[in-house]
Amino acid sequence: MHSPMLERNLAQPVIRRLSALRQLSERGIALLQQAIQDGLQRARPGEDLVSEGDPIDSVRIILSGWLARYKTLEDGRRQIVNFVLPGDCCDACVYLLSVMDHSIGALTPVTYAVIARGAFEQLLASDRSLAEAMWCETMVNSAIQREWTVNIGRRVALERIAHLLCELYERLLPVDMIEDGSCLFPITQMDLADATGLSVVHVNRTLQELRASGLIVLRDRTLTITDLKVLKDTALFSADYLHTKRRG
Amino acid sequence: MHSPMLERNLAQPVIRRLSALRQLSERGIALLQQAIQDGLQRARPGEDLVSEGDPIDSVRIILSGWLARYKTLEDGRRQIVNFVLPGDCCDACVYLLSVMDHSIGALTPVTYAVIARGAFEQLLASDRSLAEAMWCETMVNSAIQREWTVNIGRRVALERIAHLLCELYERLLPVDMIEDGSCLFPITQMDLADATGLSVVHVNRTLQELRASGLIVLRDRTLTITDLKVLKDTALFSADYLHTKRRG
DNA sequence: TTCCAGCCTTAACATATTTGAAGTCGCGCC
DNA sequence: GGCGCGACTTCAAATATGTTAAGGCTGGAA
Repeated sequence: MHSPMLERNLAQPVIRRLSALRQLSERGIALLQQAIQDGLQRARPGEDLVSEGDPIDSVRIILSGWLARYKTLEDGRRQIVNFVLPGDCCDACVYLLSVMDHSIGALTPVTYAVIARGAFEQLLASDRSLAEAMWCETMVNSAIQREWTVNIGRRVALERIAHLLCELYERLLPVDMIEDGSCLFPITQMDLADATGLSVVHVNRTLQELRASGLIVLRDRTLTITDLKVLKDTALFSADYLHTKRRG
Repeated sequence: MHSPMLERNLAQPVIRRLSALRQLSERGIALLQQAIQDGLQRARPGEDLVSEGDPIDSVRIILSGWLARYKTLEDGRRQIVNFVLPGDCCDACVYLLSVMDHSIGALTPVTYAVIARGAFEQLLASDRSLAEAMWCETMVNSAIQREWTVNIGRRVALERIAHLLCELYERLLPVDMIEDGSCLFPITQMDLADATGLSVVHVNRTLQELRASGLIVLRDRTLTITDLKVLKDTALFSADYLHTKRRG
């Protein structure tokens, strides 16, 4: 028999994440924990959890680690279309479609839970608060995707990277992964480039600029946002699109 | 009493659109037609159907005309994040969120139907095929949004515009708005610029290039794709992300 | 008819960003 | 203990795209 305490800890990020969108019932939380416990898995950095073209028959819930949703063009150009963070669900609803149109790859070691389509449908059917929270998360992901389009389409490099950092900061907050304005930041500059539609060289230049302005410290896989207010201003960042019910 | 024939015609694009995703039941179609008939409205070019910041309390279904979803930065820069075509639903599911994070504006005269939240929920609850088709459409919109991120992030101007044209072509096909490879194309070059993240001047340059290559004819608000195969090749276009069940 | 506004087009010029190449640093592996 | 690899950094040169400005066309309003 597993330690219930351990399992609760594992599910913690998901519960926090979903709770930021909808109040979850005790029963829903219990069911979710059970489902997670039943489907635990691990992945190594570089490994794809799902690949473009795969049939969709299950849902994944991320418990720890960072991942990227991405698409690749025939000639190798890659675009990361979103990051997936602890507590996020991969495609809770995409199972309405039959085939994945993008891949999801681990950027770090990852622990996650797989829930088969049937079990997942049952889960949602048995607790309304859970279902709503999941749908809601899916809608927020769409909103994030829209904002990325704006970010890449209309912001210049400096604003663009600043904006991405602000977003990640705001998304890590509710899952308790920010400490004193600092967080683990396991993303390489190449990932950053693929996420912002820039070249690695230019990402590097731009990060230097952000450092020089004293807005961030980024070193040893750790990001510290020194002046969040100014960073948000230079990014033209507004958190509204994250639709997060803020306590306050 | 309205002519039932007229109403059927009005709802035609929606039915076609949704049918491309899920087989609709007769009953579902009838309910949908009734709902549309009850909420008919019009908008003029330039008018916003919904604006960023608006509370969300109803759903809109587009019957005719073109619209754009867009966001505006404080300093006026605008990014169109998607086009909305006849048969599309505006945010069938966004009502899970409380506030709009973007605006939807008419590019041409538009006819559409408004369905209040309550009536819409009832509609979905009363016919499963309808509900699934709507959810499905929402998921496809997410997929489109991802592809736009890739498009703007990783394709160069020529590919980018070619890709957008291919997408619009493929989306107009199921709603029967393509005739001999031609369609009405009411989008200004400025709209095109805001949709692709380019400047108007560069869009113009690039369109000239596409014309010179003999791939398209664009004149008098009419677009003709002369060589779809080559256009798709230059765009690195694959229709998979549209998740359209093709007859064939 | 004239005027005006919106849209398209072109040119010359400015610049943000990319490309290619090379050097450094740290780290795991043989 | 050296070697190789991945990530970061920097430079200089090339180029895609943006900016500013101006002219022409069309269609509607007066």
